[in-house]
Amino acid sequence: MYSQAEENYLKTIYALEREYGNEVSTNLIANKIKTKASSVTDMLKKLALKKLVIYKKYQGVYLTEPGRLTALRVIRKHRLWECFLVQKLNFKWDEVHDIAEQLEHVKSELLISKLDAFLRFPKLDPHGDPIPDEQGRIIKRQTMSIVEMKIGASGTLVGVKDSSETFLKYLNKKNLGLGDKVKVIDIEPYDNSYHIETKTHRLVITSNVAENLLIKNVKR
Amino acid sequence: MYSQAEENYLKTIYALEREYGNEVSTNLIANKIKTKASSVTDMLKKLALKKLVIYKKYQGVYLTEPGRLTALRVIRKHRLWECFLVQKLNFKWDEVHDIAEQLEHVKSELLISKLDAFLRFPKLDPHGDPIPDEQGRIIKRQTMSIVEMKIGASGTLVGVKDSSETFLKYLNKKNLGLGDKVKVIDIEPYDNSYHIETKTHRLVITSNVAENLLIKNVKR
DNA sequence: ATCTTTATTTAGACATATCTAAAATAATAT
DNA sequence: ATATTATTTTAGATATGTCTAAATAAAGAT
Ligand SMILES: [Mn+2]
Ligand SMILES: [Mn+2]
Ligand SMILES: [Mn+2]
Ligand SMILES: [Mn+2]
Repeated sequence: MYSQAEENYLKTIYALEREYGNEVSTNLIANKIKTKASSVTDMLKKLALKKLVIYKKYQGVYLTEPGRLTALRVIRKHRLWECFLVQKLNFKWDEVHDIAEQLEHVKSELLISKLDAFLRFPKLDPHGDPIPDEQGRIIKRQTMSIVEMKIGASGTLVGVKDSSETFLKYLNKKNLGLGDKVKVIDIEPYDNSYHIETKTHRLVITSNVAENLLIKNVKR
Repeated sequence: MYSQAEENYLKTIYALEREYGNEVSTNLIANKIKTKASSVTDMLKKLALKKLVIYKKYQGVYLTEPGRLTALRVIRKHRLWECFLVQKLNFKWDEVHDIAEQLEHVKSELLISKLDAFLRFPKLDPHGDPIPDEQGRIIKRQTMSIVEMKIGASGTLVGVKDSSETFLKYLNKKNLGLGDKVKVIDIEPYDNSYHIETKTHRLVITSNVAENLLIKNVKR
């Protein structure tokens, strides 16, 4: 159906639409997928021709309904494969992204539905991201970044905004993982660092790190 | 490392070297992978430049040691994925080839070694083909095509030369599968058809079909 | 309102992999 | 040995996806 390159662009546009507002700019895409703006322009024209995006010169792009659905289908495959790698092959959560990046492009409806069943229809991937269903429906989770929390507030770490290997390895080193209870002990005004506490230990994180940690059921 | 196209050519050359003698001709490759002879020539030049094959104009090609090893590594991945699809995802043996054709190109040493362990280090794929190890070592099985058998001889069906969906579906329909005990009852001289018998039934197969069935432990 | 900087697009090139049609070579037949 | 046929290679074209450098448009500053 669509090429790997096309699928990667659609996925990227989808993610950037969620992260920022509506229209996504050429440079934003170029940075995200480490390519040149001119290459992006070329691809956007092609995707627009195939009615997967709405693209107006100098105005950025956004996905059409078919484009959005295609993106979600690729994301579904990516996240199911990540589950497989962690749950069945005993990969760590920081090792799976690049492999899933390849596996997500394998074409077979049957394969993905059988994989889904084999994994017992998981709802979340190893990074806490929701897995879209066959129809591209995706649940929206009620979470809050640590930077939005007040001193004294606590909740459960259920997701990360950044799934890069470096960030996940940092969390491993700091002994932070999904499911951990987290409480904000103090916020240092000077550098905006957060002093947090888990069941087992205390630590200090930068606001940059705090921004990337998603908490559920925040109390107080 | 190598592109999908390059890997597919190497795999094809490897298979044709086994099937026919030494040097493999341009047209033979072209037919096998359903492309044009001119495309094959182009690719052979490229592979020769990368020292994966020895190619002399009008003389056909054969694999170098690095070429053979690369081919075997792709074959290893193909067959391990086929095992996964059948054993874990409950695919039928006639449904897995095309999907494995894609999965075999996923790049990750770790993935394939973990998959191997997950499957408990299988030695044969669902079509009875041996799986090379990490070093490209592959066992050679003692088998015989039914066309080589005499009337009254019997043995166990352990492999097929043709793993195409159509052939495998034909075998399903005729209730023939790996592990079946098979005996040659009669050979019709007029059309060279074989009358064979299994534990459960008798049937007549053409010599073309007989050629593609591999038998082990042939007695009498 | 004009100048300057930044963002985006276009033009032209390159790499990969494929094709058709024509030319060259090898194999076969007379 | 020469003619015919089959195989293989070359030449030139196309499609995809990328890049650099130059041109254009938009945004920001004075
Ligand atoms: Mn991922
Ligand atoms: Mn990808
Ligand atoms: Mn393949
Ligand atoms: Mn097989």
